[in-house]
Amino acid sequence: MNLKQLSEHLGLSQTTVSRALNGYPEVSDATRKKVLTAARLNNYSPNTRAKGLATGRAWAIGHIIPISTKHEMVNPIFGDFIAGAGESYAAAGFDMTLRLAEDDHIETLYREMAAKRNVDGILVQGPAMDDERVHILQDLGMPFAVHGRASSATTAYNWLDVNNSRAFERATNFLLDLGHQRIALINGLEHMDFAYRRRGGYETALSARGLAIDPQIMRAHEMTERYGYTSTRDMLSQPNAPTAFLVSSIIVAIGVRRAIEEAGLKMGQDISVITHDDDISYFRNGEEIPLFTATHSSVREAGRILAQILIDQITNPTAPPVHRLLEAQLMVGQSTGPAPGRT
Amino acid sequence: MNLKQLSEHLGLSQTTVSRALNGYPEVSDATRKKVLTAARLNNYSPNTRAKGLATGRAWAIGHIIPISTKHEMVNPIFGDFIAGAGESYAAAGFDMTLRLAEDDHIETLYREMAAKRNVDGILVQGPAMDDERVHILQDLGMPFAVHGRASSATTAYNWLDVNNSRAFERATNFLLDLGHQRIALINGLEHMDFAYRRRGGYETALSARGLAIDPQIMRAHEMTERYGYTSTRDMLSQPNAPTAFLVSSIIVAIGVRRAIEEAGLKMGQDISVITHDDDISYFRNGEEIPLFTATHSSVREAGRILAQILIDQITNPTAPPVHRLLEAQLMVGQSTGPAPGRT
DNA sequence: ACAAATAACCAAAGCGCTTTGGAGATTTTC
DNA sequence: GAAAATCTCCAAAGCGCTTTGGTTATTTGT
Repeated sequence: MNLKQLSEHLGLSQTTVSRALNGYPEVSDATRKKVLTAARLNNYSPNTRAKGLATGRAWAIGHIIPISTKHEMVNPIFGDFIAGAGESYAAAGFDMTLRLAEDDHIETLYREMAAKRNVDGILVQGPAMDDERVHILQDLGMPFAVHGRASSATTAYNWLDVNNSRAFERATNFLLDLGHQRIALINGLEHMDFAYRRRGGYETALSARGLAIDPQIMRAHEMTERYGYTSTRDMLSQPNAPTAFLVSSIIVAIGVRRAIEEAGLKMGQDISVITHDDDISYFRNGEEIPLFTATHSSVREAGRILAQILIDQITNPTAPPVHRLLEAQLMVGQSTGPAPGRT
Repeated sequence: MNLKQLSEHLGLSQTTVSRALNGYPEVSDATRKKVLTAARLNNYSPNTRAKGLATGRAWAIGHIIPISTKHEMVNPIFGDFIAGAGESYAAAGFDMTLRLAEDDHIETLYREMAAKRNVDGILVQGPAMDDERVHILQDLGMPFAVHGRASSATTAYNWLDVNNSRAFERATNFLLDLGHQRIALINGLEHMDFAYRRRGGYETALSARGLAIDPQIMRAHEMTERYGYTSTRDMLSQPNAPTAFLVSSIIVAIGVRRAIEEAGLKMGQDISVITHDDDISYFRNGEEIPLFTATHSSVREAGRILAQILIDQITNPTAPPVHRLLEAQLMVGQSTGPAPGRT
């Protein structure tokens, strides 16, 4: 059933039917009611492509997932972030259009999407320090919003981020207060903006207490369980082994925990661990007494908010860019305790 | 730049330019070359909506993510599956359109998507035993493919599944051969088709050796780490505690392992564990010696293949439905060993 | 050398919607 | 009671593409 058929069926013009459905005032209440019920009965929904052609709006937001040939890794937070964003999209009637793209084709793809006009805006995830995507999108005049920040960008744009440096500074201080002096950092890849900022927070806290920054107990890598395991195992076997670990993801923290126990030590007693916790739905940390002491921030909530920011920008293109900095909660769990030999 | 502008720029008709770009033969090689370079130079890509309107094809595949209000859980395999499917879509020039939908709105949404014609087909994930989605889609005449099977469906449709019953039967036999007599099952929700089949395999293997099926050591629940932990902890404290665990997901297995170690036992010695392993990219089990003995099957590969099946179906609608049953590999890792007291 | 076939191009219709620019009919204003 | 304003509706253009049904040259067949 299309508009033409529906309007013939009703004995009205397409104009009137269209206006009735879209809530324009030039239609009597009686007619509108008739049109609406007829539409429902006949299961009519306007053809998206025709509507898009006519209005110049795609009613879709693009998410481009970078897929490097080197490490074909899917971000564990991807699903939850998408779920959050999807909630906002669904509420506003937008679809989410996903594309995979190899790292070096992203610019081409952005330009292509802009030319094809099949999305009204783009949501950028996982920005690197010197991320070029921000520049490209600004250049193309395509509305966009970033989950995280790209430090290299000079002009304003929409973003939402967790206060990563503050979170890791607080976590480090928490460990220092417990008497830990050798605190290891198991970070994400440090060309990523969030990881860079986290290291910053860690270093700030150490420096503030006059402690040296020791590259021997600092790692940066893609955040897998195995990475947590191997790097912790290695560091624990060093002569001057750390008594605490600051970890960038709960996935990695699971590996850290495995190495600790395999070494015959007890997490929360012999070794303390604080991890960042994105509140991944299949790995909740926070029920009852959390397993890990963590800097907690819901990535799903982030998706929800950021998607709304982007929708607002699309709806109202002249509004100034919006920034949103979320503070992570420091939640105490079972994985931290006083440094050994200090009761 | 649109077709009209491009054709004016070239001094050709829109017809000729369109045909040149789409590879029709009614165009001389010289003209075609001219058109193609001009298109590249001017960064021309046809407007998706206009093209779709004219061809009746959306060049997009729909994925509907059910989001129940009860348990707002995002499937951990979601990301990797999407990544696999996305590879096939990208290669064939299709976009992926995601929508979230609450359980009881799925039918409405399917009908709406069919009416709006903004997807050419739908990929169904996580079918339940009596999944209604298959019926609805068959009813709507919308091409679709299912990851898994819906046992209730009577007529043929496209699906790809892992041989779950065979996998769990083999895994159970493997444990039995090691001398284990008390084997616990930590399954997914058993109204889900895959979980039902896995239990079938487990029970078949036990029955074949004349062993009783004991509900005391069988659990079914949403597959979180916490679920693995609590159910294992409970079962280990039972009088006649199991010596082996058969687990439905590596996420759950991590929780199982936590409970085992917390009880002061050693996985692979005191207690054996076999888990199903979907080869999730951030939690690889298989490097060097796998942590867990596992029934292994790549969900990313599954996404890749199934997406291709759906594309084929869309391209060639009269072809008969395709079924594909993948066998899981039984990979031996560190988590299994002979039953205690049996060297 | 002439009809038939082929090559290379084009004008215009059509996909299903929104929106502009009216046109009657009814109500309000003075 | 005539002019103005307000309602309620409609015909037709336009969004950017594909495709049908030509037309005009150029080759081919005999």
